[in-house]
Amino acid sequence: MAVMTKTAKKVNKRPSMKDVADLAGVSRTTVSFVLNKKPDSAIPAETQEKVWSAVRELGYRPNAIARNLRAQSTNTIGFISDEIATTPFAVRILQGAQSFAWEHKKLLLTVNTGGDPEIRDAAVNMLLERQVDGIIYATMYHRQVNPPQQVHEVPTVLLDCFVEDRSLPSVVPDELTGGYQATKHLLDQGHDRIAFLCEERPVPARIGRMAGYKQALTEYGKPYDESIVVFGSSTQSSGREMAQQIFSQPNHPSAVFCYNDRIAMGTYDVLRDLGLSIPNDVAVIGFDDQDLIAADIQPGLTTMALPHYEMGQWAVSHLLDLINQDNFDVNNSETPVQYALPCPLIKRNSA
Amino acid sequence: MAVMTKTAKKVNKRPSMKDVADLAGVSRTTVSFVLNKKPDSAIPAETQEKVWSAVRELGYRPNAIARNLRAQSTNTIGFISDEIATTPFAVRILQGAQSFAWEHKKLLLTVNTGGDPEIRDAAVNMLLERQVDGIIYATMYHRQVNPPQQVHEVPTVLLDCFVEDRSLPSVVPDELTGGYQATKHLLDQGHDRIAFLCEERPVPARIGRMAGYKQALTEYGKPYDESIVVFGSSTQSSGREMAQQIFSQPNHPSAVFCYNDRIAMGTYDVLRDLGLSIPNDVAVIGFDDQDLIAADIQPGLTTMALPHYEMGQWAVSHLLDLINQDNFDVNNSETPVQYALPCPLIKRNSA
DNA sequence: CTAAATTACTAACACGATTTAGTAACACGA
DNA sequence: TCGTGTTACTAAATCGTGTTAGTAATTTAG
Repeated sequence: MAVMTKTAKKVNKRPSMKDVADLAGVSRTTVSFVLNKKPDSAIPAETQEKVWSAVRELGYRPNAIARNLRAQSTNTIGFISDEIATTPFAVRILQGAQSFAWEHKKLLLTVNTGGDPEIRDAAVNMLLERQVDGIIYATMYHRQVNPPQQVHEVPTVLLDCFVEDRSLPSVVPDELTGGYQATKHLLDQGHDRIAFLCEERPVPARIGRMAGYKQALTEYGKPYDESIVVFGSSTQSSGREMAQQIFSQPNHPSAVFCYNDRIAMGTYDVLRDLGLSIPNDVAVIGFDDQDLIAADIQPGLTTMALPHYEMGQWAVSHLLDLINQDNFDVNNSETPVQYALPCPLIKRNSA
Repeated sequence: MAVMTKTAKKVNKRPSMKDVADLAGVSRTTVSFVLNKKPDSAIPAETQEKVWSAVRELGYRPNAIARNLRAQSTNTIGFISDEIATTPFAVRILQGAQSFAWEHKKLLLTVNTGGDPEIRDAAVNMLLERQVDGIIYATMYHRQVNPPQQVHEVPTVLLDCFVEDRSLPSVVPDELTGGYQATKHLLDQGHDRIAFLCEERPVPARIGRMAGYKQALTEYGKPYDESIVVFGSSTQSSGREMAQQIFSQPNHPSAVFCYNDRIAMGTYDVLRDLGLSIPNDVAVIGFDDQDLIAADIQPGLTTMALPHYEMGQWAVSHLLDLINQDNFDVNNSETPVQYALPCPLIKRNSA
């Protein structure tokens, strides 16, 4: 019986370094030195070749798990995202993070919480158990978050979100400058009165874009006119309602800044129904540069792009910096960097 | 000097099982038994409590890397995706895969190849080095793929794609039935002549949907009329051109099946310009149930949904099955299952 | 009262790498 | 000839678990 168990040992096991060493007729240590090209180990070319040919013959592939255990680092980054809504933004964020991570030979271990705090906490624990080198905590729209306390155990970067006490580094879109530039773009074209179809909830994006709108107006000596600022939700149908309110008046403004591209779409519908041409009768500028909308509608929508890809890249880049300055300290007293990435103007034909 | 290095040992290391054992005054083995609730180990409640309180005091968290090394399994699934285009579909696929994996305590190690074959091959290698239990190979639109040979080393499932020789299990949308049901839906409403605005490249989706279109026509005894089938690319602007061709004629059909929702959007534009109402003058049906389009345009677009979320779920589910039937064998001769998931009809107001 | 069974543990190996410390063999200079 | 340095390696410890085999102490059965 005992013999049985011995012989019943799995046959097709993947080869280990030991197998390579045996085949090459050297020690495991030597194999390790050769594979890792240890600089001061002085292994003659002949021996190296023996090792490499054994590697090839066996189809040997190093076991990263064993290596990670020994090295006490996994080259893995935990990526936690909410993703309450299915936004195309998510893909850009992930792509940015992925591509940067890949270039630095890191992989992403991803979890969606679906907005569930229980999953969120469990996810952080799971990632820590798996010894991730760091964590990216991402949201799909700009907002405040409350990640579990444990994230402080490893370097962590917030992506498209922030914590109230600023105790974690964060990267978000520069909504204020975005709102400012959108408005300025319209003002520069000589528009005097610029309507603003705005999100009604006081989310960070709305606060920033509104502040930018006001700042531009002030800079150009124009008044903030409440009668041409309307609030609603960020949907196409709400956009239709808001646009209706503004543009069914005889004395309507000649330009409109839409809080986002979906509202802009609704605005397009209304303007078309009213027989107003874009941009001749009314100039329209959006926000988000939303895929499948902005570039495809007629005329192409001029809009401010959200730097999702870039935020993904920045987050991983900054995280790797934190990981590398291995004096990572829980009690570091400096305020972590809070970065706001610019939203570039995408000029198309609507303004 | 030697003393220095000894004392300079990292202080804030995470506690290991050894630390818990020391604090609780028991052996490491006992701790392991308690934590894993070994059924036949007979540890009295008192001792268990000692262990648990030591765990709490130290904030001990098991090291999954060590565990995985020992267990020879990582509870990790590699998820490789192309993602040439930024489609919202990607999110649904990932969500489906993630949620199912999470429910089964698996995590996803994700890589985007961006369509680069070099990255694709490197990614597979990297995942195999990390000892993933299995691989999901996903594309963001239905097509044929050529993954590297190495994927055969672990259980692998293809998602939204397939290989020519059917040597890997695969899940894709049932395009044929989708095209059939879309057409049938229009026929059932009494439409006699149904235009088809179709993708021009012979991709699997086009082949399937076209076959379904023809099948429905045949079933209802209607001829396939080449004059009302137009080909173009799958964009809104191409949709406009195709729709123009069909609906600027005086004797135009009363219904149109659009290959996808973007083409349907272009069709909406044309019908509006021609003063034709949807669905009274022309019934429109799309395909894809694309977020931010289908539900938002006016009137809401009736369309066939692509089962992205479900494909994600199915892929992981099937992969776990393959992993669990541990008689996984490279030389298994049965043809792996090729599954086609139905595309449900989403009834809105355009048809 | 003794043998067997049960209880409550622990020592030690294994997983597959990396790395430190060391050794044997040889060359070279003084 | 001795000591030193270099070359070409290797033994053994280590990372943090899971698990098998075993043992000492106590309880139970006969």
